[in-house]
Amino acid sequence: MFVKAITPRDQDYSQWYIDVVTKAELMDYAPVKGCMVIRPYGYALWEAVHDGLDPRFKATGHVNAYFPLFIPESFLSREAEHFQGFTPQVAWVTRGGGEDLAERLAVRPTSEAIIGPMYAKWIQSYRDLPVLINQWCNVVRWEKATRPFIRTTEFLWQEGHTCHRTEDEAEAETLGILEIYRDFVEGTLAIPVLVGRKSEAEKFAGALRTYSIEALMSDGKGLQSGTCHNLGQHFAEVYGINFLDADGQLKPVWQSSWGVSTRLIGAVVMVHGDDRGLVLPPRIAPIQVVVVPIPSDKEADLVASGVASVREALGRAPAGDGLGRLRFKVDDRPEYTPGWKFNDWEMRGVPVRLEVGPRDVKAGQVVAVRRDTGEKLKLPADPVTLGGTVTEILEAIQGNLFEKAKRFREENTREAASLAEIGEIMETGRGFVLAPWCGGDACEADLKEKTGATTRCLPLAKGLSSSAVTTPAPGTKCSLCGEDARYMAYFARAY
RNA sequence: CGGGGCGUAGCGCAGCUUGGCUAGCGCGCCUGCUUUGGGAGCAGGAGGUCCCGGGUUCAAAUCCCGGCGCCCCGACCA
Repeated sequence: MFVKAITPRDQDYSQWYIDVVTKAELMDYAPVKGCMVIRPYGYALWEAVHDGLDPRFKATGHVNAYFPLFIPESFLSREAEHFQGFTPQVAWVTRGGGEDLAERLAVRPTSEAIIGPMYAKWIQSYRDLPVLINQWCNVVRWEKATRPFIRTTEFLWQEGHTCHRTEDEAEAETLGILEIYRDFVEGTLAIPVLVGRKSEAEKFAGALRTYSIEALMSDGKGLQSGTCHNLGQHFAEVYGINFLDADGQLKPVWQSSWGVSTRLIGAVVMVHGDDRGLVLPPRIAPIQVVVVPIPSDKEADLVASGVASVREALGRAPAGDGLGRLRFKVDDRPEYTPGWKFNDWEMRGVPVRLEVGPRDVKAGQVVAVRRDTGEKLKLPADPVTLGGTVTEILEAIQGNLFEKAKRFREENTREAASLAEIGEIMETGRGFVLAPWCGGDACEADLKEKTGATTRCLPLAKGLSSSAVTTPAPGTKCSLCGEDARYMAYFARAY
């Protein structure tokens, strides 16, 4: 056995996940229940998410700002549905400066209620629209059951909050951001996602419509990986975000809000990881290539010159993701043996390992090992071509990880015509189930009760170019209750 | 909020049933030497409020009572 410390997935998936995120040093448990320390290697992944999304937001006209952590209770309670939806999870501050506060303050579970009143101050005219603001911050939701990255009491995210003149514009913004999420998650994190609309029961508290990207983890459970809400005018009405339109009428703005969180890191772990540990897609890997010298007392100079040459070649190579130079590390720590380093870097998910030993230097080669396939390649140690060759391998790994995940999702997406059939699937292989649905709350709740599956999304008929959802052929019956079906829906057990 | 598990060295654990010897083991850590192509070896060494508070007892890691904390699984939520 190699990485003994990691529990195999088929033995205990949860334990495997915990082992990976702790042993690979992505996180550590903090003294407060449900809170975690995001360690440097894990934080680097979050930085990669930031560095991937932030330029995309800015390229589409968004700007960053920062709103306060504390929200007065009276602000949060103004939108009733929103307040009710979040109250059970809110942490309250009741004392400050040694005195009881006149009004208790919510530690933000999301920021609609503090941003709305500010927008009301700032927006007067249709000429002030659209407002396209995003913030990168932390939020707190007092969860009963937590799980590193997937659901923690405090987590990091970005939340965009926009205001628009028309409903169409707000809808276009919502779908436009969902496309940015899809593009980033699929292209950079190599995680295939379903795009769709949430059911009424699953939508954001206070929203008109919620859209999401949904990913499938390797244990067959779904994970909501990003959400975009068309808030309609509800919040504008309660917070008084009105503008004077060109026609002289005072109107509430149309709003959207959207976010992705550190949960994405959990998704990367559970989509790509294997029994040896983490497997990182090259485009987000903090270290894309690790160079492991094979020391030799007798031929130390030979190895040193080989490593120096590789270091030089990699230093000039591009990262392959348009984000600058190749990110590589030479692990020349003398206290560990090569074998130990091989296992350690595999556990940490580094996409490519290069081995440089006396035999290689003599043969004018470098041994490259792919993390995704375990394949060993002998590359010419030509300083002119080596960097480019490595970059090509990284891109091949990126593509392979996405294809592999997509194949897994396709193999684990089934159609079903009855509740019993869905139940059967949930008890065996799990995965996504696509089935016709009437759209009724009652049979959605019944499904959850009997099978543990929830509505993940109603797939969009024309992708992200339109908000129309897929409808079944006329006459199709709901797979759950037998009434006329109005939608096609993806169901799954979810995190 | 229900069910389960756990708290003893940095990490993982044994010891507890049936109270008693200087509280042990593995990994890690420090020093030295030899090593290094898939988790190296030898020698020496450092490291402990046994989760907290009470109780029983000549004597408590161990028994009793109370508390705290964390993890996992469910139900609820990103």
